[in-house]
Amino acid sequence: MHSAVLTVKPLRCLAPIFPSAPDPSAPPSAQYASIPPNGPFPPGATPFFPFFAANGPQRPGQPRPFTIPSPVPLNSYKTPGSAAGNGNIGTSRGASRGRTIVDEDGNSVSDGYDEAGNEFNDKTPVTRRKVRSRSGIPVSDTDVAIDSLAEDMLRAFSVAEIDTSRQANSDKELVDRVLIVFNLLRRKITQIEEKTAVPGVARRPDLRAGTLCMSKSVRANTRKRIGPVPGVEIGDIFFFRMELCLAGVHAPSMAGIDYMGVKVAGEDDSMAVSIVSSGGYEDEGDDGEVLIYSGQGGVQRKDKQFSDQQLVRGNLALEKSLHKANEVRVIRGLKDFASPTGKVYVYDGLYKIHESWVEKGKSGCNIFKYKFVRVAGQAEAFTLWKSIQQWKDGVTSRPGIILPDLTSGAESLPVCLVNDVDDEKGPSYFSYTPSLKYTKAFPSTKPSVVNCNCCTGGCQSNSDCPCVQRNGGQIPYTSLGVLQSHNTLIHECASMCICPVNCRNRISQAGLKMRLEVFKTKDKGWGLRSWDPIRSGSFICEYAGVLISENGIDSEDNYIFDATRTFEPLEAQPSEEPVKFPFPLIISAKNEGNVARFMNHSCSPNVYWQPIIRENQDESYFHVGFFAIKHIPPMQELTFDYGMLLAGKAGPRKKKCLCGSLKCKGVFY
DNA sequence: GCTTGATCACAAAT
DNA sequence: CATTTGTGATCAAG
Repeated sequence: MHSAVLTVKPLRCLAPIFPSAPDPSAPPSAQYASIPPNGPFPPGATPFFPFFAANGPQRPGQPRPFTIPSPVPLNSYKTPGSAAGNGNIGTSRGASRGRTIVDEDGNSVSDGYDEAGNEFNDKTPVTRRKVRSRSGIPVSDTDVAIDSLAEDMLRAFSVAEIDTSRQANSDKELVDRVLIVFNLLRRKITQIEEKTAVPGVARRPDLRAGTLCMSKSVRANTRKRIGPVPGVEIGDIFFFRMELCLAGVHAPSMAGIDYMGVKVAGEDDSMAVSIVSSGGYEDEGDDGEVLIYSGQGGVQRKDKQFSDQQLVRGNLALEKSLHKANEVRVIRGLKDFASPTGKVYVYDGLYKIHESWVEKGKSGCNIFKYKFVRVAGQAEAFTLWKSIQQWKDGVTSRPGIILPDLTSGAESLPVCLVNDVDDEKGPSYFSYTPSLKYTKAFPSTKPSVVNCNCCTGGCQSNSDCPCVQRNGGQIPYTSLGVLQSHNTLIHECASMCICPVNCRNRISQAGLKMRLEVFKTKDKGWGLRSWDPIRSGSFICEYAGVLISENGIDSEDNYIFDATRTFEPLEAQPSEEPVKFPFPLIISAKNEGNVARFMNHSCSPNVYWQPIIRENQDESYFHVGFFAIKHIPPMQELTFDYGMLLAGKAGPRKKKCLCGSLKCKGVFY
């Protein structure tokens, strides 16, 4: 396939290039004390955050060790007013020229990079965003902040490196990257808009982030095509229509039918390329292999009156595709049980239209119906969802199940143990503990902070709550438990806070939110995966276990989490800061641990970790929280990067890495 | 308390 | 540049 050629060249320069390569033989420096500017850290790394000074504004005082043009930290905007001017970085900040966020003409913008490909050029039309109609929100600090944010993120992403052919025919790396940018932008916009929320006015950060990505050419597979989309696999999940649009799976941002105009013998003709089945049109009876899809139209905009559907546009294209018998991509929109109103879109592969007919709808008007039948021999997707639902409901039991709940009730949800590969009966013995244990040998740190006694109903952003203030005035999570942006350190509420356990600022303390299973992998021993779909940024679990010192590392211990290792900046993360722990934390989960001990290493992981601190007046505890890097479909193994052990440091024995990634380093510890 | 419906602000392709 | 396509957040009502 043509994309295979493109895949060969790993494009990625997500972090600024090092002026001179870091010297791996440099003597290992003391952790968390002082890091030489050219120390053994990945490009863009900043020194460890001095956790004892955690209360004040963090960013401004920090040294910036590299002089290369670097992206502004994501969370560097502090107040909307100063946002536009937070750049001592670079001289051509868009905001200062008043560049608009939304352009009228996407094409002119998509060419808005210079040949060298490192900066946006100035051809972009300059107009302030139109006054937000009727909402009563003036063109505000919010807009300025978002504007500036977008610039920063897009620059950090080196979007300009992507040439047009790669844009037209993409690959997994680009698709992933585009979606990650979209989601980071979207979450960040949500956070910014939270500050100016007007009751009763629905905000659409998804649309706003989508428009930004579209206009800045942060998108993949722009060439419309029949059949598979490179970089998008069957079973991949999406949480917004905009994501389908940006990935090139389904172009219309709203309409359910995407089609192509084609010329046949000089005649205009059309054919359908993809549909989104959202259940919005009365019925869709299906058994997983067949889908009955209703045509579009027949509903009046304003008065919601029904009328007969017409055989035009999408409906016509479907009719033509029935006769052409071409493959049509099907995306199934399902209810997302993790979110009260949300939806998940599952890419269910290729179908063909076998029949069409007209039915009378409830209103008595004609509705077109199309029978879609799944092309045989494709990987399981929607049917897997159905099976999982049955396992959950107890209708059928999970094949290969060894134990229904290996936590023995220690978690809020059961975690089953499964082996459908061989006859090993389970991992070696350990005792299950849901959280990290501190002992006298590793006392808490002494932050002397003020606990909240204000938030009996749970803490709120933009309040004077001291716990929220420690996070820069905003709760670091969304209401769904999704991390809003990459943080240096998450300050959670702790035992002395008055807020309840379900406080939004206690996400890592609320227990598992998704059904996980520990399963036997083909060649990597036991692993961890989820029955539920996972939104990018979601909290998954913490790393439980027992704190140990560096001297206490047993080379036979394969269940070590070591925050003192170095970690590469995340794939496709625009943050200049790789995850760093402000504390020399090493955990062993050999004898005691939770589900996290089963997470295998990968050089292109789908999970990453963030330090979390739970602070009380006179004690505070660090924890390690695991979050999804991208959306993770059900049953896809959860993996994180174990990090690089510095030369001369004690650690477990080196092992051959089997992650199979293009960027595989070959070994891990 | 939890689901359902009404309302509203919006984007892309054509 | 207007039309065609629902979506997704929010809040009130059931």
